[in-house]
Amino acid sequence: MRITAPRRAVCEVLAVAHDEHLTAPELHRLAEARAGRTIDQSTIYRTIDALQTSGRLHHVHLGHGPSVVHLSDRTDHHHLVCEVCGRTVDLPLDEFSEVTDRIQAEYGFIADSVHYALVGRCVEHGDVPG
Amino acid sequence: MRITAPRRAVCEVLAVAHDEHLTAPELHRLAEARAGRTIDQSTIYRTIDALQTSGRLHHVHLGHGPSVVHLSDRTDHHHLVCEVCGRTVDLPLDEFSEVTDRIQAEYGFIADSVHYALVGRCVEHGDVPG
DNA sequence: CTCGATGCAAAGGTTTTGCACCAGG
DNA sequence: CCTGGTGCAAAACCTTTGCATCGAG
Repeated sequence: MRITAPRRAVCEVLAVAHDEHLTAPELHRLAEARAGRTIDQSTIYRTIDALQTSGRLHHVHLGHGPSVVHLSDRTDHHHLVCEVCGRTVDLPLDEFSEVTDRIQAEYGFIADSVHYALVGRCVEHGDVPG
Repeated sequence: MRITAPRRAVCEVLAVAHDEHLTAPELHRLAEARAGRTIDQSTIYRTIDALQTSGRLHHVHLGHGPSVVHLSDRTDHHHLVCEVCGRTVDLPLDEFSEVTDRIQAEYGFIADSVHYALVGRCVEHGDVPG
């Protein structure tokens, strides 16, 4: 895998923002800002793809909007995303394993619960109808 | 709510395919076939919206692709969707309520687990890596 | 007749792709 | 060098919207 300016910028952004879950367009903007030059969007998507293929990056579907990515060393949690404010709460794996284990036993279905967020409403927006 | 040809076709398709979870483009094609005429895509989306507002229809996010809709009398289940073959398995509500209840108790987060599918791999594709 | 629904066209936002050129190893 | 990465442009895809027209009630 060749080291190029766009890729370096993408990786630096990912390293710095390791707590954030970034969408591809966000990553695009930040990478351009860090590189001090324009980077084509297709390069961003191809870089994300390459990093995912080599296992360094994961993407998570948060429900509505576009998917987000984060480095693979931070996949030890589930995501709860509030559909009202968009805030994401991380959730330890074992909160979920009980159900996913049972679902696997009963249905043979292996839930990829790290890859897909649990959507709902957070404490502040729980009383909002609809 | 006025009864028009496009709306009648959409409702008939939904009634006939009550077991299926249809995407908007699928619903569009089927409604046109049933009506024997063209229907604009915007009419499909506006009809879906109207049916949802009046509570007759629900939509579910299946992870990757576009969201799917089904009649509201069939919302008493969760969805497990296989990311390999795309097949959807229905799951009784109580298989999940245990976790969602605990998550609500501990985090105050009300999971909208009916609205969003649990993605993973079904029995036939459980051994596929990646 | 009146207001709501429709068709048409266009745009929005995310993601993918074809192709020629450039540069990292 | 030579392969793979890049930029550019365009398109695919799903969805939304503005506006004039049509038709259900």
